[in-house]
Amino acid sequence: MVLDTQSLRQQQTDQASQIILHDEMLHPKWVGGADVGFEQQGTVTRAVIVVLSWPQLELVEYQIARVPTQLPYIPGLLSFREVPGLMAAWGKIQHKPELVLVDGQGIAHPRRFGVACHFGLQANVATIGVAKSRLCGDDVVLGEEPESCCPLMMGENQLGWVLRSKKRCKPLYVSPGHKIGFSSSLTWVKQCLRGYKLPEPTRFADGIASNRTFFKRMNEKIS
DNA sequence: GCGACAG
DNA sequence: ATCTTGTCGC
Repeated sequence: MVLDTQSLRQQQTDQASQIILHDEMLHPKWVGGADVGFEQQGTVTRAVIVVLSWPQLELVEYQIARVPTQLPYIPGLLSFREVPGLMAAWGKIQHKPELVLVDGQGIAHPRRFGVACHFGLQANVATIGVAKSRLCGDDVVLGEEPESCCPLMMGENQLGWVLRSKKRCKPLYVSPGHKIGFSSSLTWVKQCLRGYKLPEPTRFADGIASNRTFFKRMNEKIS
C-alpha cells in the first residue's frame, strides 16, 4: 500500500471530478453517512455506510463490510486505515447517495487530504468531513449558543468550520471533502442536524459502526 | 528539542 | 478508536 496523500490530492485537483457542487446543484434523494469501528482487538475493521432519505432523514439502507485491518492508527494517515473498508461497504450500497458525510476530517488535514477527501475521490461522490475533534488549525474560542460557528483557520487560510451543533457539547469540525465548497459543507451539515451533537447520517453510521444496541435493532426495520 | 496528534 | 465506572443535569 502506498501512503501518498500528496499524489492523491493532486489527482483530486487534476480530475474533472474536482468540480465544486453548490447547494443549488445538489438535489439529493438520499444522503449518506460513513464511519468505521473495530473488532477483535482492532484486527477487524467494520466499515459502515448508511443511506438516509432527504429531507426526511429516515434510514433507507445500510451496508457493513468487515475487512482485516491493514494499518495501525497514525494521525494524518487515518484514511489509509479506513478507506478500504469503506469502499467495500460502498460497493454493496443499492441506493447510492449524491452526498456523504464522513466521520473525520476533509481538507482540515496537514496535507489537505483527510479521510473524507480520500473516500470521495475513490467513490467519486461529494463528501463532507465531520470530525469530533481537531487535527490541525488554530484553536478558537466558540460561543456557547447552539449553532455558534466560526471558520477553522490555519494562519490566513481557511480549513473548514468549527460548529457548536448542540448545547454543552464539544464543537464539530466541518470541512469540504470532495466536490464541495466551504459554504455548502456548512449548510448541509446544519440541515442534517436533528437535535443531536452529530448530524443524522453521521449519527446513524456511528451508532451502527460502534454496535450500539439502539441502532442494531434497526435490522428488522429495513430490508 | 518539545508538544500535539481525525479515529 | 475501545473499555468501564461514576456523575451531573434536563
